Formats: sequence, structure tokens, C-alpha cells
Amino acid sequence: MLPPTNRGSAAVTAPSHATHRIVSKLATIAPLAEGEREAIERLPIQIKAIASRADLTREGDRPSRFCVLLDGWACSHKVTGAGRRQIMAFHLPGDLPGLQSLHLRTLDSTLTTLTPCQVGFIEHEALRELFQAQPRIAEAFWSDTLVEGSIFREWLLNVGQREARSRLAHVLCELVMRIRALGLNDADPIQMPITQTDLAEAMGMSTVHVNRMLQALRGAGLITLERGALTVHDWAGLKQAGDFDASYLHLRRRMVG
Amino acid sequence: MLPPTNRGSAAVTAPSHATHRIVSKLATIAPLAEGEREAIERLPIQIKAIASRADLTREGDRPSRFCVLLDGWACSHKVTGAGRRQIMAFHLPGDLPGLQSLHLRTLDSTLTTLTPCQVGFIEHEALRELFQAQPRIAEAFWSDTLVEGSIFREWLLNVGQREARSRLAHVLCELVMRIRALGLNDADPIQMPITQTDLAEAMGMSTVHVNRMLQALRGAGLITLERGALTVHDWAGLKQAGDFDASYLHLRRRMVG
DNA sequence: CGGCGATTTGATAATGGTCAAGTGCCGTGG
DNA sequence: CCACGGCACTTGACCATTATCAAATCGCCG
Repeated sequence: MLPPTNRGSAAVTAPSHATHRIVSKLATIAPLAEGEREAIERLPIQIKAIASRADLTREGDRPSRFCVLLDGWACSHKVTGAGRRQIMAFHLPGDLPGLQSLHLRTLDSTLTTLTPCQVGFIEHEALRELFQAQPRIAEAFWSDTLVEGSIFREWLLNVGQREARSRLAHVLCELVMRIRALGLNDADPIQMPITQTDLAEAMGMSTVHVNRMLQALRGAGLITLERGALTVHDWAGLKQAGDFDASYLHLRRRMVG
Repeated sequence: MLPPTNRGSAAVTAPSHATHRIVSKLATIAPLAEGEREAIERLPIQIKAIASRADLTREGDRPSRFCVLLDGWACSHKVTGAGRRQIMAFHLPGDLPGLQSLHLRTLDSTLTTLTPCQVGFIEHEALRELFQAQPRIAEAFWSDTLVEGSIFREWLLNVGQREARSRLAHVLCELVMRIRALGLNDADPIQMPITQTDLAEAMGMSTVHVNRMLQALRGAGLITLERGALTVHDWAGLKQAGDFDASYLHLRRRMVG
């Protein structure tokens, strides 16, 4: 009668620190009443430790549950027939990657960890019941998927229209803003555990060119990025270089200038 | 006591042919019960005729209503600080562009007509009331925004990773599929009232290069596109050239091979 | 007929890709 | 403690795709 053993640690009832991450994330976007927060924190969640560079779900899967990233970084990506990879989104702690599976039958991108991660899994059914009981919570989750859409649009603008240096600066600005909005890493340097190849695949450029553009930004005195640690020396300059305006993130409170 | 005159025709109660467009569109994505269809068709809608190349809503607006495109083509786009435009999405009849404004305070892209259009406007309030009465309808609308997100991801892959010829073929495949799925234009040639400059701005390439790539596709015997009329001579070949797989459109019924 | 926008063509240039090789960092195992 | 191996990063040389600029043609509408 013992629970089945799983790879990684598992707990079916919510340690509230896990579901609380969801509340914090949603709170950056939509207002939540106290009762709503509590209801979300009572969601049954199963927590697992996942290794770095492991696929959580794949394109075409039809999962019966969705993920909450509790700790670590992940990304969603797709690959062309010619084998070229595009990272569609970087996921930070609190993100709900693949929430779309709640309403769309099949997943259209692959979800992969970039670092070792703590991931929470919540059954669609549990969320659906919660939505029935408290429809306003559904609105908050819906808002989250809408913000995700807004970020995709900005990425499309970025990849389609901005030249390499500006494109890179823009992505760095976004990551800094999102990390700060979560209150994860307020002090410099900011932990940014992704490779230059990851950045390249997110921006539709070659790794070599990312390297050179990083050097350009460093040379201009805007940033340093070494061993996964980013220091922004000139936030205004970086914003300008990246043509960055945070409104597309739809954050309720602005953190940095 | 006469109703105020508007540019274009206006009617505050729904002619069901207008709201029926919404039902048809949603039905391509999510199943709807008969009662749900009827409830949607009773939504109060105000219909206006809009000229070609006119902005319906702009980035930063906070509208109290959202649009249904009833007839004609439109697009959403954003502009970089350097003045370069990216079209984020083409909107066909039945589309609900800017539905995001229901939950996000400000719009993050500009909605512009590409042809003369018939547009329906529905107050957010009316939709919110409908969602309260029939939560399953909210799911259908949510699904629509999720499919929109899926399309953005595919566009990102397209713009970021596919070379020009393939990128163009992919966009054409998508438009053909979406038009066919709506049952708008089953016969060849397909009306495609957009300029090569529009295509260029959607794909992040120059107009000149779009022109050359169109010639390449024509030279390969795949299509002809002249005066807004597209004929696909070799659908399988076009799909292959565009590395096209329609699953990201999340259509419930597949129309074309 | 005139004019304007859309399309087409040619010539030139640049951004950024590819290829190849070398350096540095870090964890593993002897 | 040190040698090894692998991966990330860096650099240089070369080149391809695609942008830009300029001008001509076409088609449509008034």
C-alpha cells in the first residue's frame, strides 16, 4: 500500500511552496483575491526533479496534466524538417509551459529543461474543477496564456525585423525584466544559465554571431556575461540598444526603469 | 430619437449571419453544443463597414469591445523603433483579432484592414456575461486564443529558421489551409488580396526578395499568383517546399491533403 | 490619357552564415 | 593531485543569402 516509487521525489498533496509559485506568477499579471490564492495553493501537485537537457513533453504529445516550473530554466522549441531548431520561449520558475494542452488536443512544441529543474505536475481535471468552482481563476490562467501570446508577437518582431545586435540586447532585456518581476534574483550579477547556442536558437542566428554580438555589447560597456552570470552595467543603454519597451510583458508592477 | 449616424452601416442587435461567423470559426477549433451556438448568435453586435488600409485599433489602446472580422482581410502588426514593420498575423473572416483585450489591459499590436472590411464589434461586457452563464463557451474562445498562440510559434519557427523560398511557401500553405477550413473559397483560384509588400512584412524579408521567391515557386510549377488570385498547381509540392504540416493550426477536420 | 501603386528587373553591398581550428573551463577518474 | 575529455566559447577566413538602391514596366482607375 505504499505509493509507487518514481524516478525523482514525488508528493501528491501540495507542499504550498510549490503551488505558491503559481500564485506569485499569476499575480505578476492578474489580480487575485485571497480566497482565489488559497484555492490555487490547494491544487494537488506532483513534484519531480528533472535532469538538465531532458524533454518533459514532446511535440504531438497529448498530456493529461500540465507543468509548473518550480526551479530551474526550461524552453519550448520546434525543429524544421531541415533540422534547424527554434526556441520559442524561455521558461523561468513559476511559468506554466504547456498550459495550452488544457484546451488543445496535441502539443505543438517540445518542452526541454535547460538546467536541472524542479517541476510540478497538475492534472487537467483538477484545474478544470477549480475553474468551475471559481471562474475568475480561469481568467487569471487565461490571461497568462494571453501574455505568452504577446511575448511571441514581440519575439516575432524581434526575429523578423531587428538586426543582430539589437535583437540580442532585446532578449537580454526581456530576461532581466522577467527575472526581476519574479523577485528571483534582484542583485547583480543575474544568473542566466543558458549557452550562447541556446540564445542563437532563440534568435534565429548562428552561435558564432551571438558570440560576436555579445562582445559588441560588452565592448560598448553595456553588459558582461560570463559563466552564466550577467551583469548589466548600463540598463538605459541596453534598453536603447534592444529597442526595448516592457509593455508587451503586461506586468502589473514595473520593477526596473 | 433616431440612432446616431455612423460612417458605415450600424446595427446594435445581431443579424445572425454576423454572429454566425463566430460560431463557424470556433467550430473549426472546438466542439460547440447547439445551445451554445445559439447563445453566441444572440450576442449583441454592431456592424460597420471599414475602408481598406485603415487602423481599427492601435498599439496601446484600451478598447471596451473586441472585433469580429466578418468580411475582408486584416492584419495585426507592430513597428520597431527603427520604423520596420512586422505583420504578426493575417486575419480572415471569422477571426477574432484583439480578443486578448478581454483580459489584457492594453493592446500590444495594431489592427489594420488590408481590404475593405465588414467588422462586427461586441462589448466585452456582453461576452463576460455569456461566459458566466455558459462557461463552456469561454473555453471555446480561450481555445481560439491558444490556436492563435500556436500559429505565432510556427511563424517564429518560419521566420527564424526557414530560408526565403521555404518561408514563403509555408505562409502560402497556411493561408490556403485556413481559407479552405472556413469554407470560404473552395475553388481555384483562391482570392488572396494582399500585396507582395504585405507578404514581405509578414516574413521579415524585403519586397524584392518576395517577388523573386514567388517567381521561383512559379518557375517550379507550384503556383501562380497574379492580381490577388492564387492558383496552387501542385499542393504536395508546395507543402514540401514549405515544410508544411498543418497540425499547428489545430483544425478539427482536415480539409486538404 | 494620366497617374499612382504594385510588380519586376538589374546591379551592388552588407549582414550574418558556414567551416575550421584553437582556447579555456570544469568535472571525472586514475 | 594531475591528466584527460568534453563542451562551451572564441577567433579567423571565406562566402551565401538577402537587403538596398534605382529604374523600368505593368495594370487599374479616374
